[in-house]
Amino acid sequence: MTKKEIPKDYDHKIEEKWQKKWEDDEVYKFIGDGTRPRYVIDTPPPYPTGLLHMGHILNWAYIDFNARYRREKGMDVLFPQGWDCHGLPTEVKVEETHNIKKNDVSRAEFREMCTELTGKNIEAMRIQMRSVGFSQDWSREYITMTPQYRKRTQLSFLKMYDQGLVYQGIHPVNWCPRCETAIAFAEVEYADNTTKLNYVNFPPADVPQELIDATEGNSYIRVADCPDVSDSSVPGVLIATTRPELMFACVAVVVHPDDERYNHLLGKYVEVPLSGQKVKIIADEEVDMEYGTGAVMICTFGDKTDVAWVNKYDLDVIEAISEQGYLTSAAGKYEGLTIAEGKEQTIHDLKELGYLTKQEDVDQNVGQCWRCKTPIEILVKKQWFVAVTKMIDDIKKATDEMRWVPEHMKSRLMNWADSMEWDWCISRQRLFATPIPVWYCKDCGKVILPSEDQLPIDPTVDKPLEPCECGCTEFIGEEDVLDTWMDSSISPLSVADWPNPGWEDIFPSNIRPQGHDIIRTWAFYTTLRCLALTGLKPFDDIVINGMVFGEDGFKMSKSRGNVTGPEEVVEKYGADPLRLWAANSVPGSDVAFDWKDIKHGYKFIRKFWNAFRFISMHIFDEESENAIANTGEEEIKSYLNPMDKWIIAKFNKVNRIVDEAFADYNYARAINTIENFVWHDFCDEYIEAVKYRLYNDDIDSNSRIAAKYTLRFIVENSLILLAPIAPFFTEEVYQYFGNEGSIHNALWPKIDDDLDNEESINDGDLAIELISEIRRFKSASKIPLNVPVANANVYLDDKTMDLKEVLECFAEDISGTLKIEDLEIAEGKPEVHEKVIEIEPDMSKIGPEFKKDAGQVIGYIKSHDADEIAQQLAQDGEIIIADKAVTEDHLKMTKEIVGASGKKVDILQSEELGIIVEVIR
RNA sequence: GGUUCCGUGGUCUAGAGGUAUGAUACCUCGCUUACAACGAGGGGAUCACGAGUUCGAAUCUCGUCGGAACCA
Repeated sequence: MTKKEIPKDYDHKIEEKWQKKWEDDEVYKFIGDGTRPRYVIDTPPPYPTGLLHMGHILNWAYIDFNARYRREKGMDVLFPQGWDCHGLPTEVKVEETHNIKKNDVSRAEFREMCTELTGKNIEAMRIQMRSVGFSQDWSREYITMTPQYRKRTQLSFLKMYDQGLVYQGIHPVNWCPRCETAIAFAEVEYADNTTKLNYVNFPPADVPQELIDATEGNSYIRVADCPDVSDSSVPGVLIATTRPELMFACVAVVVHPDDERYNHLLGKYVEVPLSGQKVKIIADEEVDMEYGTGAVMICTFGDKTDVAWVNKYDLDVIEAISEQGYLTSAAGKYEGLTIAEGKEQTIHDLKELGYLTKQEDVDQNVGQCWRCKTPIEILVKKQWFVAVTKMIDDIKKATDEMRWVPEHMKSRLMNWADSMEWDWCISRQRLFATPIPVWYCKDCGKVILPSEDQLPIDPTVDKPLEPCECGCTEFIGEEDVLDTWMDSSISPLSVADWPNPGWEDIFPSNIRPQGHDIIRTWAFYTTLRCLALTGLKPFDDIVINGMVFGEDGFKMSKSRGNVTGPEEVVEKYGADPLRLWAANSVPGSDVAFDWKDIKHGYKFIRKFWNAFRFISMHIFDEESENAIANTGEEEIKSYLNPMDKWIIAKFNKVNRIVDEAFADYNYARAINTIENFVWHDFCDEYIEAVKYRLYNDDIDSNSRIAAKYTLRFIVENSLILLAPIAPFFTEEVYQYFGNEGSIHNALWPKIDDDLDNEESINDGDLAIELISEIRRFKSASKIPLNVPVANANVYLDDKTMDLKEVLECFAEDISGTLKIEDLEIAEGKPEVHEKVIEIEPDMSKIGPEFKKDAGQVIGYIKSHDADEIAQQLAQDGEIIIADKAVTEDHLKMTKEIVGASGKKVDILQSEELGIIVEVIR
């Protein structure tokens, strides 16, 4: 019991105090000894930008609600935090900050700068995460740039290499000419722009058959082999292209097989303008006949379709673009030009020489580097790959075995898996990343791998322990590094401390919480990698959160300028209202940020505080203390009155609903249920109905003790239900109850079977309805609630007689709450008469019974006067419509009382209860 | 262009065959021994549109239009 002074207003600045306390007391520590069921969360490792945004808040709020809920349910929760450190943004930031280019300093120095910056950013984000009250076990933190993590990533590389799932190959890759690195599809973003579609005549070429036979294996005829030049003005095939600068890489012309314009030309050759090679006309159904001229030149590689065709028809590859984005020697005299210059020059020359017949504007969607916005090119490079295409079936099977919330998100991964055409290119030409752990023998070129216990290595610094099989002792270290997704896609294994002993106990994770924007990357890659490394799916449940939108209804983004930072909300209103905002949503749905919602959460906290402050005046007094110390809970429970039983039974129902809602990740349902219960059932109804027992000295002390017990029970247990969502407020209040330890180590309230029944709820609801009815009447009559009323007579008729017992049972509470000096529950009617003013058909009864004739019945009722129908019903008991008898049971009648008797009384009628109350002031 | 989700009072939202829940804003009344940042009351929605299934559709089906996200 506390005698502490309770402040009038709740001050959210106390949040800082609890952050520190929880940290010091290790409230969120994962035990891991198996004495309690384990619950393992595969927390997303964010990119350490140094700043937490609202998207993080939503994602982590869900994780934290869940973690805290599971702890209350008695589970041993592992809620770790990781950081996905490597990546280009940090390299760029370091270059900016130090005003250098990465090659100005040594590789080691540059990495050191990146590490330092990342370290600072992580620390900043840790502080922000604590300020929002997320309950990670920080002793389980993992950071992908550390040697320990690098070791894990490199080990996973070796293991997959051994299985043939990682290999070096020559494939087309997305390439950023500015960053000079390969990038993954995930790193390509698309932008709309307008460009010119050029109509270029490819004149017919006469290629001797023997030459075609002689060049078998080549898909086109080189200029050197067939130097004849055709006349540009002779129409051959008109090609529409947006990329004339790639003409030199043209290896075929493709048309639709059903295109009658070109059918007769299939197999014939045309000459490529400017460059002069002769290419064959082939057919493929992929061609869009409607676009341009319906004839397309295949270059290596203008776009993804080109890649597909090159593979499908085994076409030759001409590399026309260099790694730096210049035209190569394949472009002849255009060599050395940039792509833009090359485009301009070729168009100019095509025009000059009469090949260009027309130009028109077209919209196009150009892939660009997500970081520097440079249009990407597709280049064919020797790179390291993960054999994704081999694993598609396994990935789909595992995906299907996971529980997806919401379910429809599963199809996104399934569709993505089905659309995989290329293997995953995992090598990057960057610095700040996990090195690819590979050497090449200087003599024989053999790939040399380190042993497992040599890891982690940097092959540009470290050396193999043994000479090469060929005897050579000199090696070339691989300079390329790994895609960052190679780090983060083993997060559930890292969480489980794979491959160290015991990892199987905490793998797979129970849950993967993440945003829907990274289903195709993180979820996909993690599934693939864990299957490859362990044969198991990485997690059981995957819960997908939506995106956060700004107040303007669009996704929050800096470029749109609709960003609100979480720190601003925490500063103004505290973390709890921010969390309440996040809770009022469900997985999968996008959530709009709105200050109004924050304020609403803040008001709820304040309301709850005020209620607590009120009851604290009563429950922490001597009487309560003595009762708890001497009387004992069981005896106090025997003093509970019907209203106490009502609110406790109602709480039990709330307990069940909220429990289920948390288990289903339906946080909106959880918070709305709690809020409605606390605000309305408890504050507005119960507290009002209990005041008379607290303030009135004439009341039997056992009744008062029971009331105080109930107040305490409800508040204390409601706090526990709310604690996962509003950890700070609930902890602050909980501590006034003199509990040992944190509320966040408390267990979910057990349901007391003796006080758990629908009947208590239903009966109490009826009494509350009557109380509300009379309160409304007092309010409307401008009688303050606490001003006594002399007399209230409740009249029951045949239909409402069953309320008699209930109302009598609650009579004391009813009259006590409303200060009714004399409450009578009588039979019959007061001296008034009723008039039916409105009749509505009850469709749930009329529909099933009258079926096709329901329409007629409704028509009849709507077109006749209500009172007329009522009179006829009163007289005959039924009305015949469409040969069927309609009775009062089929209708909902609204009655009005008219003409009071001579007495000075007020008559009110409850539509809800169907009773009449006579009030004498 | 593809995939997925979504169109419900001014705004946001619940609702998964029986005539629409709640919040917010607005209007009216009230300082009632926790709370006026509160309480009570009120108006306000042919549930995007069109067709179909059904006695009955916000709800199921098809189509149209609009929005968003992800991907090409």
